[in-house]
Amino acid sequence: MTHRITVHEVLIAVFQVRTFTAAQGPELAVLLWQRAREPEEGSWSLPGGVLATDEDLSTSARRQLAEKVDVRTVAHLEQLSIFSDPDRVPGDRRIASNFLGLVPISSDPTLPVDTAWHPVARLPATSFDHGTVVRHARTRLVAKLSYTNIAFALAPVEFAMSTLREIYAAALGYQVDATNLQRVLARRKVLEATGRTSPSGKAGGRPPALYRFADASLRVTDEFAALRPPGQA
Amino acid sequence: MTHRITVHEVLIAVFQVRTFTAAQGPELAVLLWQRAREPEEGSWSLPGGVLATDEDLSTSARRQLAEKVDVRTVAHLEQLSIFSDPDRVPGDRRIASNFLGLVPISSDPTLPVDTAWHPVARLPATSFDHGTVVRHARTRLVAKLSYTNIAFALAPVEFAMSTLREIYAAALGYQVDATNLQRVLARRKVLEATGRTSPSGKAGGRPPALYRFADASLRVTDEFAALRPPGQA
DNA sequence: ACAAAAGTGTTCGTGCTACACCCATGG
DNA sequence: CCATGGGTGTAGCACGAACACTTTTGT
Repeated sequence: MTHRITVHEVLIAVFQVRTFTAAQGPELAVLLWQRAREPEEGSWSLPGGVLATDEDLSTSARRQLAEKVDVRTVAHLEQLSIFSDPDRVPGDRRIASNFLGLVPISSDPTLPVDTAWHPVARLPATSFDHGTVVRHARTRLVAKLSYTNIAFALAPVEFAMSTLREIYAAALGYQVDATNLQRVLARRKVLEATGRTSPSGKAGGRPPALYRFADASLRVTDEFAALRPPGQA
Repeated sequence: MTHRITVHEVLIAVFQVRTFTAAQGPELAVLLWQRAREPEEGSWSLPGGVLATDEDLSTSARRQLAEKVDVRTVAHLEQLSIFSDPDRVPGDRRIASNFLGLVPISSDPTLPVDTAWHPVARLPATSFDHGTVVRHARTRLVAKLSYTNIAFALAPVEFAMSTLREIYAAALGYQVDATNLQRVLARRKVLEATGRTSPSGKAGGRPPALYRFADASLRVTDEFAALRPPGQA
């Protein structure tokens, strides 16, 4: 155990809201690729790989991700925690920096043959600790949906509130009310009305107004739950 | 630049609420040591050092910290972000995992001669990017004070609300109302009354009731600011 | 006209702040 | 008995959840 090598790797949990079964409606999905060789042949892994000498973590994440998906479709990428257990993988010691990546519902990038989207609620057998990493990333995403504008990276450029409601419901894992969603996001100035409407669907119904996100980068919108600075009641 | 070595280091921002000038009252302080040799001789650095082969990050943080302060006084230690810019320090590439450590106001550990507490509001010249690291850790601490019980690691075992108020005010950087502080923390079941009181001070006054924190480890107390799961209004 | 989908309004509860007022002690 | 500090009560506001009601479209 003495002259063991330590390498630093990056693992990216890329999420997108996708429809798998028409009955169930859209679900949160994660991008995985299937290992063709040992170790853990056949199991599903997160995109990622070893950090190069002269790149920082997010540069590396983008480079590794490019092998599996067109990175231009990744609307948001941020570093989460680190998995540093010396025995988390066999062989050389690998310290993993875990990233969260988000792809808007409107894009459908072409994938390599070994790569596919999987619903996070029904993960296949995953490699090493990657299942834990995915669940952790999902937990962080759910939390951030409640106090940031992070949904901008899951939504199309313009959208009806009913679409946004479906996106939130899929990502959170429970139903949300489109009315209240609209009001919460409007109050925080996360959402803007475009002033335009979309044609109504085949079953009729009032044509929905179109909205867009005010910002295209992460913003904390509810900084202090309690103990605010004086005068900011 | 090709055969450059990459090492992984740990940096710990240890905070404590301390009184420097009687006029100003208690302030948030950070533990720093002064470099005796190049590079950056004379500047002040965070405790830390290179990760060993068979330890995980928090084990390493504890080990590095032991060189500067009695680790038994560190009531809370957690990993924050990572600083991975290839050129953040000269020489070998160093990836830094940034930790937050907290020491209760009631302990006053003995320190090596090169080590001292500095008010975060008046930092001396710091080494490399350590000033940025300190400010980042402070920002995280402030945020966590508003939605977790993290103050347990800054407070004594038992305390009057006025003491806790001073601790929060010092850590947050602005005044808080002891009455409301008590109510917010009580509602969240963060605080418990001991049922006992402390003798009143030299100027008289009603003797304060003593409280303690219900938990001695980090707990999130305000998970969803908005978009709660249905039925949890 | 009617169904379907979107949008508006209203009620209710809760959490937080601010501040006035009451209580217990030492000198 | 009064200054000092601690504790309690209360009013007001802002936010969010739930849900009924109205509006706008297609058939």
